[in-house]
Parts: sequence; C-alpha cells; structure tokens
Amino acid sequence: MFKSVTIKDIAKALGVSTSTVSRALNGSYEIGTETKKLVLEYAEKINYRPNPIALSLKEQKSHSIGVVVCEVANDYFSQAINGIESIAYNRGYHVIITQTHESFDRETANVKHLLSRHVDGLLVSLSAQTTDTLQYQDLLEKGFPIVFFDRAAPGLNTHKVIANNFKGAFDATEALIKAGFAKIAHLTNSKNLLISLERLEGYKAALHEYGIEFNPAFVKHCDHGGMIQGEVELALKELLSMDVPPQAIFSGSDRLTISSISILKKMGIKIPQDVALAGFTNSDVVQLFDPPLTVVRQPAFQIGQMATEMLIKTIESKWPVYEFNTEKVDVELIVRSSSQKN
Amino acid sequence: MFKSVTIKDIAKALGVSTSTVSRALNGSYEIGTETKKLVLEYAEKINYRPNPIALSLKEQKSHSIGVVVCEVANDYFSQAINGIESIAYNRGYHVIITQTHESFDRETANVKHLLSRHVDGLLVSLSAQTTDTLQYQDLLEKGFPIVFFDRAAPGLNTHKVIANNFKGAFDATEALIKAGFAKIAHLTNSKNLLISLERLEGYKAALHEYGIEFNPAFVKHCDHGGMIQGEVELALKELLSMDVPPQAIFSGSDRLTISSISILKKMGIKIPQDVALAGFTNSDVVQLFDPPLTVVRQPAFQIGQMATEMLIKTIESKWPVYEFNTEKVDVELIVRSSSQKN
DNA sequence: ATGAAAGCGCTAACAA
DNA sequence: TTGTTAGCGCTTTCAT
Repeated sequence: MFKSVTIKDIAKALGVSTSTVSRALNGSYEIGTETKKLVLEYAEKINYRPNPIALSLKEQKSHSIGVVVCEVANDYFSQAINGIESIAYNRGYHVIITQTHESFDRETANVKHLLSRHVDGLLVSLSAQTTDTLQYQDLLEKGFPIVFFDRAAPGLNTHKVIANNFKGAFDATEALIKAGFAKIAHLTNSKNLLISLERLEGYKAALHEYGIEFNPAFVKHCDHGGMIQGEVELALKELLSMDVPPQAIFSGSDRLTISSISILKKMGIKIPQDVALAGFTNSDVVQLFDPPLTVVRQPAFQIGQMATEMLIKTIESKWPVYEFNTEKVDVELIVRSSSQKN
Repeated sequence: MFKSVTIKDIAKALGVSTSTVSRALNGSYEIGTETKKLVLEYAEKINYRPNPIALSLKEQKSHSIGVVVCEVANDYFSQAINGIESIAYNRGYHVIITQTHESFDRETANVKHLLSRHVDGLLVSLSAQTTDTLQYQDLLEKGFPIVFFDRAAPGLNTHKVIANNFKGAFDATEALIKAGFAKIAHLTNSKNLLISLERLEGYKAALHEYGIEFNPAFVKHCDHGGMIQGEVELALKELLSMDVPPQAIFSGSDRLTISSISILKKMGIKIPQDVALAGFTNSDVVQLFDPPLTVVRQPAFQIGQMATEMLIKTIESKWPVYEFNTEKVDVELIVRSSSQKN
C-alpha cells in the first residue's frame, strides 16, 4: 500500500490531538469554529483522505458487496454487472464478482469466499445446478442481507428482482404462432431454475391461448445451461430428427439462443426457412445477424441497479428488515426476420 | 459486516494467548506441537477465517488492485477483465473496476478514487482523450506499481502488455488487398493512442508492400473512440461521399467495427458489395453476422492475465523494481466473407 | 472545547 | 515455548 497522510500527521502538524482532528473532519459540533476551520483547511491542503481500511475495521463494515453469477462473459450478466457497479460506486461500495459456471459446488465455494471477505451483502443469481438453497436460508435467518436477481431461490423470504418471464415467453411464442407456426419447440435451461418454469408456463399459455396442443416432447431442458460441450447440439438434433419435427424454436436463455444459431448454421439448417427462431438474449448485435434475430430482451442494466439499491438499503437499514418485496420488471419483444415465415 | 469468530475467541476458549493462536495459525516454528494441533483443530471446528480487513490494516496492503478501462460493455475489455479476475482471485486480490468512457477527466478522477481506496497497484488502459500521463509518471517515480495493457502510455517506464498491433493491421489490410481491393480506407481511434498509431503504421506498411499509394484522406480518426453520437457515422459518410470513395474499410477498434456495420446497414450500404470491411474486434458472434465478419482478434483474456501476473509480481516484490518489460502478444486474423470481393 | 485512552482483529518485537 | 504489549488509522467514551 501507499504511504499516505493520516489523521496523526495532521494532529502533529497542528499541535492538536487526533480526536480533535477526527471531530473537525466529521463535522462534530463539540469543537471550536476556529480549530475546525484550521484542521479542514490543512487537511484540504495536504489532500488528506481517510483510510477506508481503518474505517472498515472500526465500523465492522467492509463496504463491499459480493456478486454471484454463472458467468460474466454473457450479455445479460455483463449488463447487469454494469448496473450493479454504477450504483455501488456512487454509494461507496465496491463489488466483488464471482462466477459459478453453473456449478453448485462453485456457488457454495464462492459464497464462502465472499463471506470470508466480509462482504456486507450478497447479490445472487443461482447456478443452473442449484436446488439446495440452505446456505442462503441460514444467512437470511441471521439477518444477513441478500438480494436475488434473475434466478431467484423459490421459498426464500428476501428481496428479489426478476423479469416478467411469463410474459416474455408468452410474447415470443405468440409471435411465432402469429407468423404461422404451430409446431413450436422450447429449448430451455435447467428445470431447477424458477425462470425456466416461468418461461415454460408462458410458452404453454400462448399455445393454449391459440388452441395449440402442448407437446412435452417439444420441450428440451439443458441442465447445465449450455455450459457443457454438446449439450445444446444434442437437444437440437433430437428435436430436428423427430418424426414430426418443430417448425420453430423458442429458446429460453441468452447462452442457448446464441449457441443455437451457431449450431444450426453449422448443421446447415437455414433460419427461418428450415426452422424459425426466437429467444431470450441481451446481445446488442443480434440485428446484425443473418437473419436478424427475434428476441426477448430484459432491462439487465436496470435490474442490476434495482437489486443493488435494494441491497444497499437493507445493508444500511438501522433496524432489522423483515418486509421484503419482489420487483417484477417488464421485458421487451423485438420481432425481426428469424421468426418470420419465408 | 457479520459477527464472526476472532482469534480472541479461540484464545479465550483454549485458555491461551492470542499470539499463541496467531503463531499456530501461521505455522510458526516457535510453538509446541501439541498447542499448535489443538489450536488448528479448534479453529477448523468453529470454521475460523482471518479478518482480511484487520490484516490489511496491519500489513498496510489492501490486497486489491484497481482497473482503469474505457468501458466494460466491450467485448475486448470484458474478456480482459475476465482474465484479470481469474488471476487476481487465485492470488487473493480483489479487483475494483472503473470506467473512463474515454474521458481524461474521468480517468484522473478514477485514479484518485482508486488511490484513496488504497489499491496496491493499477492496471490501466488509457482513455482515447488522454495525452497527459503525468499522474502515472508521479506514481511510478514513487515506486507505485502500474501495468499498462492494450493502450499504454508512451514514454513511461513500467510494465506493458500490448498486442502486436502493427501485424494485426498489416494482416487485415493485406487480406483486403489480396481480395482485390486497392482503395482501402482506415477508420481508427483517437490519434492520442499509441495503438492507433501502430495500427496506422501496419496499414501503411501493407499498402506500401503491395505498391499502393497511401492516401491521407482515407484515414479517419474518431477522437472519442466512437463514444460520441454521430462520430462514426460522420466519418463513414465523409469516406463514402468522396469523389473516389474507398472500396474497403479497415477499422481499428472493437467499438468502431461494430458501429460501422450497424451504420452501413442503416445507410443501405451492402457489405462487401458496396464496401468491404475488416476490423479489430473481440466479439464472439461475428461469424453469425450478415455477412460473416473478417476480424483481427486479440487474446484479450490472456492479455488480462499476463498484465495481472506482472502487476502482482511487482506488488509483491521484496525489492524496488527497476527493470520493466513490454510483452507483445500475437493477434489472429480470421478471414470471412465481409472482406471478399463478390 | 479539547485531550487521553480504549478498541476494532491481527502480527511481531520483546520478555519471561 | 508462551505471554504481554504496542501499533496499523480511525472513532468515541470518558475526563478535564
């Protein structure tokens, strides 16, 4: 670390005690106007900055928040992290990011690591593998602040920020139906994730609304969220080699959507001629794709911001917090040619 | 922060002094084997974790490193940050990320902020606006560890990790020439950046190698790195409305490359029929573009890792470091149809 | 209005 | 081999 000016230096230079300096700096009232001015001016002059580490030790607060996500190299999460950072920075917190790569073990290890780092709170989006949320339960019971975003743990009583997954899935499926497709498959994330269920429900509801029978064989779950080599490819191949294959696919996650196009292209399958496609993704360049992609887009940046606001509010609350809310944010369907019949 | 077990609790429970506990925990030799075992077992049992904040205060080290980049929502930088985090995490450092949005003032403010946070070192990629690097000079003279990556400050004596920009530019330009284009424009970043100059030189060298005269009017600099609304559009329009417009464009940064395609499409310009395109970018989905994009790709993840290794080595060096090296890493040209004559 | 001193968790120099 | 103590930078209680 770097030798910097301390309160002691100021005290010595001015011939006062460190407590006087501290009081002046903190705008206490029990101090003489003259002395205060003197200290403040000198501090300014030598460019004094309090040592945040000493403050942390004193206050028993690290002023840092831990983030648990599956991966950062993902448009949704990198945008969310951007939102998280933007709020945290302004409120004087720093952010420690950890990745689970969709593994429950890594998630557990990350949470442990963050706690050993004495983070003041946690911003969590569960891994695709996670079914056991006991560690969060324990922490919450001790009053430790946690806010879930995107992939929330069902049954845990705390703040959550989630997208309107049902509506997003409904809208995307509806768009495919309106484009003239009836045989629509759904490629989605692990069954463990609540978002997968919500999106599945939205998909089913749209089918139902338009009198299309739901075919369970048309639903493919990628239990590792597409992180495992061949997982997405296998699902797609199974779908396309069915006796009556789907004419369109609605894909339920950022990684799955992008992987699908890539794999379909490699397989020589034409979109949308051979199979149409619509999916959740937050990529900003999908309008440049061939064909331009129909997507459900989430306000990831704002979701990150909201979750962070809620977390910091909980952290800084003078009283234990017992009232929690779940913010549901709207998603946006953007129709492009990948979902249109040719 | 969260009430956790301290060395004092262990000492009290075991009826020994805190220093004994400390010694046991740190594997000191001046301690009885019995006592050591006792402490270690108990610490394990109650899941003791040292308080990193107390350690920081004691050691005068924050175990954090500051990162200065233009923006994180950029494929190159998000990948580099991934590399940075991967090393930092394993070495017990955490990473504080700040964004300049290509503004010199924000860069200065960020460096100040990071120093007030007592980071142990800095990983810097300059903003497009930066010409004055005095603040880094001052820090370096005091022995403060700084490693530049990608956008390094010329004339500062410290570690640097940069891509082989000359070769990347040469190769991309050469690919366009070999595809049959002679009138090749170069859209690039601010003149202030060394990388812009190196890429310009590579571009010129390729032209020269193939006996094509260099036309200064074919070079357009975006002084704000494309962060300012309309900046890229203006440059492109100027190029395309020339009496003898270019047949191909070589673009010299991630943001400029992606912006260009987007703008050209909006203008109704066909790639590569109306104008061919090749450019620096680290996007992983450009092969899905229409047309698939010819790119120069940098090993951003590795660059981040290397820079972090070098920084931590400098931070942890027992002696002042006077010998610095500049690592030059290879880039990769991937030719796709955006640069091919139709 | 100001100073002295304790304490946050930990390490290390010094004593025993 | 173990304990006592001081100190990292800061705030805050208790004296004065």
